[in-house]
Amino acid sequence: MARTADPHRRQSILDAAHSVFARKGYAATGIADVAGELGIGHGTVYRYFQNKRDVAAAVLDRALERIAAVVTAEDATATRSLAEYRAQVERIGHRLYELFAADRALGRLVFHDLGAVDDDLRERLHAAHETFAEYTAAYLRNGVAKGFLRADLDVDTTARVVNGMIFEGAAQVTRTDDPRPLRDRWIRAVVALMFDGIAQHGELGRSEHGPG
Amino acid sequence: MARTADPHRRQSILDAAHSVFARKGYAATGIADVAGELGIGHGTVYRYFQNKRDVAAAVLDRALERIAAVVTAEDATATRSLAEYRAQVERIGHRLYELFAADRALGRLVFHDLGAVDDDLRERLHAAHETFAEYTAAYLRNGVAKGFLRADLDVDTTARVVNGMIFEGAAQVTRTDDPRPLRDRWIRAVVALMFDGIAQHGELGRSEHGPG
Amino acid sequence: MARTADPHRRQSILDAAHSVFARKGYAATGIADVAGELGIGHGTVYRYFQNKRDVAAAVLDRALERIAAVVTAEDATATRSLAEYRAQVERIGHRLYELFAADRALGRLVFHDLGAVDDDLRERLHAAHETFAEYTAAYLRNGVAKGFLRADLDVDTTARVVNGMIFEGAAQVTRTDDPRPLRDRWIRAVVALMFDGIAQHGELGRSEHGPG
Amino acid sequence: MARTADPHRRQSILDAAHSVFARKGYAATGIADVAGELGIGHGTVYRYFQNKRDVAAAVLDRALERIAAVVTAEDATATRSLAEYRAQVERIGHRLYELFAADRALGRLVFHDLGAVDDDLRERLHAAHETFAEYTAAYLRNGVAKGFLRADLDVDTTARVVNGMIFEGAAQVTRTDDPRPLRDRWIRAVVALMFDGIAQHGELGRSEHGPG
DNA sequence: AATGAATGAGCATTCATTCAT
DNA sequence: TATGAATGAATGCTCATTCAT
Repeated sequence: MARTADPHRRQSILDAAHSVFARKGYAATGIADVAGELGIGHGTVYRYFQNKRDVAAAVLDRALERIAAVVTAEDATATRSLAEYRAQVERIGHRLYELFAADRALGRLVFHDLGAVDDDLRERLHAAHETFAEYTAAYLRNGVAKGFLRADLDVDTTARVVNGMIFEGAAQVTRTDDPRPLRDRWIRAVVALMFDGIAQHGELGRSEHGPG
Repeated sequence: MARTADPHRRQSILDAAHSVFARKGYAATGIADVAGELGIGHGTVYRYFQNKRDVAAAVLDRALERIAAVVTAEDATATRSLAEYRAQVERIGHRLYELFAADRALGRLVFHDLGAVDDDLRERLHAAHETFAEYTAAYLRNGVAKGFLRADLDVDTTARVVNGMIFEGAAQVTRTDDPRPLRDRWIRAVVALMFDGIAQHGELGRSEHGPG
Repeated sequence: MARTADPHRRQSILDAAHSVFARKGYAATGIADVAGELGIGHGTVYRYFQNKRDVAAAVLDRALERIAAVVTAEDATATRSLAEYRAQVERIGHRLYELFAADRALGRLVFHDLGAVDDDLRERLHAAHETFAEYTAAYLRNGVAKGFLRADLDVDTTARVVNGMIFEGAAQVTRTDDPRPLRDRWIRAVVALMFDGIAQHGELGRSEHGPG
Repeated sequence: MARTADPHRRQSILDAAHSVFARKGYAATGIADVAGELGIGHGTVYRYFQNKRDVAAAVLDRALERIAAVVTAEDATATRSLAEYRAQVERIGHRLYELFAADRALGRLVFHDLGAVDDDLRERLHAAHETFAEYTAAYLRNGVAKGFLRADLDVDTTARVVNGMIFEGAAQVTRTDDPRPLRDRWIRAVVALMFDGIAQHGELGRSEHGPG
């Protein structure tokens, strides 16, 4: 019954839902609000989606796909030196923050609302995190293989740590009114942390509990 | 009316709400569920809280206070060397992950559910992030002042970046069935990233776009 | 608009509705179900019928006509003896049960679903009962006139009583998986009751409250 | 959650539903109509019943119990002669028609509306028919055993035939404005048919297809 | 203070019906 | 003539909140 015809109509409903969910929150949004945003009858929404949750799921999937498109745009095996990887990280960071800066709703949906809808959507969000972690791990693994990253790097964990920095930045951008300046500072800070470290030159930070 | 007497009863309601909200999600939880968990009449909840949202707010505040207690347990100005700071970061990390590992509900509430309740709670969550960022910034500022951290460190931004790594770790711990092994790897990865860098020794990662 | 052309199409819609109404019940059946059964667009139904209720009315009318065809097939004035009337009752019973056995839907529609649709359809059903009662009364009246039925017979009431036996049998047949054996036993029981009585020969059953 | 406290309230809801269902039909009746009849909030209905269908089921059960109370009031083994049985049939008939005459809704619910709600309720109605048939069969079996009813009586089938006459009468009473006169004529006709037969004395009705 | 029966606002969802194509 | 996309009235049901006991 659903999954009908006109894909343009379906997309426009997702656009409206994306926007209204982000503005009012999933729970506080009625299907009538979404339909009203488009000036269509609310029954029409049910020609394209099973129910309200189904709309949320589709909104989330589309949002995650957009993020994934940025993350997967680069070739993980292409970099041959630390400098190239550094530049790559900067490019990805720029694109990602550009995405979140251009669509403030995106961050609210992905970082807050849609993960709270139900267990299934939370699980999809988690799965997306895993996928993103695997991508970052591929970059790191390439660097280790090529010899420009530490041989003893815990690649899988570090990948998640790096993603944590990135996504916290995206969350910040989402919350900020004028996100551009923050974006640049954030990328610079992340890149500096990753590639230059925080330590003053000549200082020795290795603790007795550090990586053996 | 309300805002009454027995603080022990109030705490037990918060305990129950903490647990049920995390288990079923805020939206899917009824006040009757919370009261049922305690075996009390659901009208009683309204003697201690204005409404359901008020319960959620108190649950969130208490959760954030517990996290803050860990973050603020250390003295930001006490460290005098990179090694001491490194050890301090490890200590804080351990305590934080211990907290999230001991109470899986905590992470679900803070990272997912309660931020989606309404704008006010989202704002409180954001404010807590800010507070935590200021704490971390104080550590970093101390390090710069003492000379064991880079003088050109973007302290405020880096503080948020560091917190991003930490909290992503806490989120992971929340999602994992046996969180202990993950916790140790995570802290090691974060500390290594911060203090040892990811670069192989001798490699040069400074790109042309990097911090001048 | 409507009340149009192709009578074959109209009949096929009634066939489908007859079947689906009986299978799912009137309330649970959508016009789309009826149209789906035929593989036609559901808008098409509205070219042949005013609305859903109109379809039900037509289905009911057709069902009642089919029953009436059996009831009216015999000539009420043709019988000249008790034996002939007895044989006639058996013939009508056989044909009626054959009809309900051949189309299980018929009974469900007439005895259950369509009478509950609205007051008008209930009224039509009632009117049909009246008509059938008048037919049976005609048979009885003929018997009284010819002298082979009791002169003091309450013809109108007895006609309804007889029809009650008959239609309860049809209802039973409708509910039974293998209706043939039931049919024969039923007709035999009805005929025996009418013509032989239930009393043991020689017994006296006339009570003091009986028909004076 | 339902099945709570105050049984008086529960009964009053059933009374209201009984009345409104009969007046407007099950499908056309909203829970709000039932609640409105009582001047209570419609949410209250849901404290006593799971859902609308559950109300209908309880209404039906109560209606059937009331009918059963009449049917089972007599002792099937008490009668020792045809005259006693005849008197007994008259008594049961009177009480039954009294019941349906006193509460016109009863007939509409049992003979029309509630059987069309869903398969389960139809099944309950059918089961009640079976139960009633077994009672009537017990009366007949007693008569055969005592020797005042024909030894070759098909007891089970005849029981259903007899019930068919009775219930068709109840249905008629339900439809009639002034049911008393009809009631008496009906009982007289049924009793005469059962005990006196329709045949004129001296006539011979045994057909060639009749019971051997 | 504690309770839980009662309430009704609020919303998701269905589906008969219309009408542009 | 046939279609099915679009519509929105209608309603079942939930549950936060109140308040009499």
